[in-house]
Amino acid sequence: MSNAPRRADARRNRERILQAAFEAFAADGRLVPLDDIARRAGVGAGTVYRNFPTKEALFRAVVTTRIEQIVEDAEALRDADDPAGAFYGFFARVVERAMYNHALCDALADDLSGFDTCGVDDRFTAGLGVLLRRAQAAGAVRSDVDVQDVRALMVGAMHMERAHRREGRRGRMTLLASDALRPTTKRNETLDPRNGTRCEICGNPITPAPTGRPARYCSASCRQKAHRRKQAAAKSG
Amino acid sequence: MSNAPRRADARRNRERILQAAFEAFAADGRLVPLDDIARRAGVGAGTVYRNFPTKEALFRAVVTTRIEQIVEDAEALRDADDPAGAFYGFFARVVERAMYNHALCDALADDLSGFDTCGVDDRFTAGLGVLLRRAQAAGAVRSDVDVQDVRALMVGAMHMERAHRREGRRGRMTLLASDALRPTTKRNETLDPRNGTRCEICGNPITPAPTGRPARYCSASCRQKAHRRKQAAAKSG
Amino acid sequence: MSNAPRRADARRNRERILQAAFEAFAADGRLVPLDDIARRAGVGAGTVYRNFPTKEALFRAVVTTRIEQIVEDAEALRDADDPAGAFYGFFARVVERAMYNHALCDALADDLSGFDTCGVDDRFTAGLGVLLRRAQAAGAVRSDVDVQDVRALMVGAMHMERAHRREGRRGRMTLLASDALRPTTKRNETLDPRNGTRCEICGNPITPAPTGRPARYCSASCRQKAHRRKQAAAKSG
Amino acid sequence: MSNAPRRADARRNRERILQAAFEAFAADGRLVPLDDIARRAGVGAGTVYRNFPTKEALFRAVVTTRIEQIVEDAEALRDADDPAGAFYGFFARVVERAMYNHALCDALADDLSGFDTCGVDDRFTAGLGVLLRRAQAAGAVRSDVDVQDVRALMVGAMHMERAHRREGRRGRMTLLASDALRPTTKRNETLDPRNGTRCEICGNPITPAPTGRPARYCSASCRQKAHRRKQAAAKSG
DNA sequence: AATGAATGAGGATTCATTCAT
DNA sequence: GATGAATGAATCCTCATTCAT
Repeated sequence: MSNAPRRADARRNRERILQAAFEAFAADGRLVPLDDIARRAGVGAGTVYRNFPTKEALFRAVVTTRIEQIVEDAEALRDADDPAGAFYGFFARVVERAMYNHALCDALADDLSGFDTCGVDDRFTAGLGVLLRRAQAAGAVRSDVDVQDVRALMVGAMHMERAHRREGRRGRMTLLASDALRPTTKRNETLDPRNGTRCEICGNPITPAPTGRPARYCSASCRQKAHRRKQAAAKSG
Repeated sequence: MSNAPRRADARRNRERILQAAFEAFAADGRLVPLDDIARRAGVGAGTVYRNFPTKEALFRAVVTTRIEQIVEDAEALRDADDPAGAFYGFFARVVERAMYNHALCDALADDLSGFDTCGVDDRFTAGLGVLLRRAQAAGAVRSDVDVQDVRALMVGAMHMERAHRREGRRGRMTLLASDALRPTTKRNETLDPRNGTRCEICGNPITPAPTGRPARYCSASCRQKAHRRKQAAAKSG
Repeated sequence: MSNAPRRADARRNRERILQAAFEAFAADGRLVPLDDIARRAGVGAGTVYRNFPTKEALFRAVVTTRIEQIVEDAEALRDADDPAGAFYGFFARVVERAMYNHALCDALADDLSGFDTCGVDDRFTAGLGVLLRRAQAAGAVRSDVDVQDVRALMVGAMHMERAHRREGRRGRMTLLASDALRPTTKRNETLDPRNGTRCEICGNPITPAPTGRPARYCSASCRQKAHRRKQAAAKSG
Repeated sequence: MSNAPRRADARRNRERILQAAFEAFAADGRLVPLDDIARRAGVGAGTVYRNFPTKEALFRAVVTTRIEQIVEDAEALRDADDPAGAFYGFFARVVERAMYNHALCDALADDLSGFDTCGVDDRFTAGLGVLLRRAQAAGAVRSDVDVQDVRALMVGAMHMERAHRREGRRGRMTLLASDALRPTTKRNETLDPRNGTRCEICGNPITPAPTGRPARYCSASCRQKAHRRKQAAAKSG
């Protein structure tokens, strides 16, 4: 990126600011005082302003970075074998990432156009669109929704999760929201955990085997995805 | 209410403050400066404080009033002939009222307990619960969701509507969210307006007649409800 | 007084305001909001302003009233048989009345001249002066102090009492302050309660009798004074 | 102190704030608006808050600093040759410093415990206690008073001085208050300046010599102390 | 290039005083 | 005359942004 400073220590500072800002914005939204961010990053307030002209610009940079990761996720799934799993898994992961992250949530709800770090928004829409259309072609998603609908549904799901903190029900609202997208015949009646289990990744139902340890994921690929996802989460806080 | 002042001008002021606060909070959420509210109401800041001990108290009063109207709506539908229409219509109306109203939206998402204007939250939950259970008994709502799910879904729908401002699509996300609640066999595939139409009130599909002016509502009772709703909206701003 | 309104209810209001103000000022000093006083008096704020042009004026009126009572006390002692008892008893009573009364304390410390309720300050000084000179003539007070010294010493004693709240030591600092006024040979070495007792009223030492119930006051007249004082205290709160 | 900023200008500002606060609090007590202090210090309000988290904290810092100086004074006298002079001189100096200083006066009257700048209060009590006990052992202070009495008497003396502003009588009430502490036989009858003079430092009587310039201090050591005291006063404002 | 100090507008709240009812 | 509602200046404190070191 052109914004990256030449000197090594300056580059390091930029990273630390972004990281600190990410954490702070995630926890408290745009309201965190900039000084707090600077302190968490271990730099002076002035240094933040050297790197980002405005608090708002910092916010956008943070969010852009985050969405870029999401976009990469989407693009990696572009040719996945299982269009349904790819789509619903992506849906769930986006919600999971953003649901306790005020900043990201706002960003996905707002229009990101006007951001200087150009194109993330478009790339996000495009990536999601590919997954959506493939899933629709595979008959896994109803045909009367478009990519804007799905995006809005994601935003809604984030807020639902937040509005619904009940112990042990994390992800329940995401599943419910997904159901709005499934074609009639594919709908699960298994929201109630007593009625069966669903794959945490793609939301497909898991047929319980009569013997052996109960399956947690619907397939090997989903198990693998869950693993990678945990590692990523550990790293990015 | 016992809070109402005796003098006529004071009562008028109290109303103006509530009205101004309603508008301001609706537009910008809790963040609006109290001075702005006072100015919009055409009174001094002190007058606001005479009526409400705290900005937060004012916020709660505004929101409580609003929710009380909603609760009355719910309670009026308690014995409606058409449980499905009653439930989905109520769902849509709550979302409609709150979707551009940051204050109300926050209030429904948060827990309202702790509010001094006692019981609104509980009454809301209770009223919604009645509608939900009747609709479930009538087979119009899937049986694996409870009242907290529905409440969270409402909150989600409000945000979806906000995240999805496209001209002519108002209410689309509400319908989509509702679909998450319908049992498999009842699901509509008509979200796309080209594929058919649904009643704005209860969300039921409208079978287009080959002749005559296209129907907008599914029944006379829904037409009547829509009419009353418009009038109420006009009055309360 | 010329300030007294003609109508009976108005006069009653004036009294209630003065009483409420007395209590409020005594407890919290000049800082109490005027609205609080009005509420305690059971009248509107406007009524207070009808009677007293300013909060400050009300304060002065309250204090003046109070000091008038003290002045009457002094004037009643003008010809007392026991000049020493009269002086030291008066000293102790003034301190006792004012020590937890912020308002009165301030008033005695400040110069009251400039007050519209004319003459209290002068009358206080005059009354105290009489008692002082008679006690000096009787050899009970050192001759190198004047009335201003005594007044200042009273103010000091009030603050000492406040600064010295130890259980069971009420009045100790007043006695100590009095000692500064006694001529050398009359000084008590009995401040420590274990070393003997002193009359609560006039501060004279009480010679313990070998038999009978221990004496509390030095004379019948002091016992009587203490009695009257308790009754007065009960009435005025 | 660890609170001192590294940068020179910041340190200067901190000093100016403390100085301005000292003056303002001294003159008007805790009530001075913080903005006034800021203005007097020539800084913005924010700068004050950078240095002291609260107005109250600033007040405490000011007062603590002042009391620390006093404590040092007391500790320096711990082994003085002349216990009587040490005690009475210290007494007079504390009163002198605090008498027109509302802040310090309040602080000495209140309990300072709870202050974060730990121990000043205890150190003050301890230092005063040493001086008191030595003076008592030397027969210069009556034996029935304890350190709390003396502290309260100091507070009283400050208020007396304030209540007694007569030209040329500065310190008179302090001497009078001291007299309450002297054992009977040591009491001076020389409060009236016409009857003789007393050392400003230790309060001992000065026997006027028939010839030569009238003595102002009772001894060379007191003259020296007075000199040092003036210089210190000049420095600290 | 970094630091962290300074700024000062702005926001919530209080309260003496005035004034419509 | 009484009431209590309205006013708005004043006060404490916060925080985005600028700037001296």
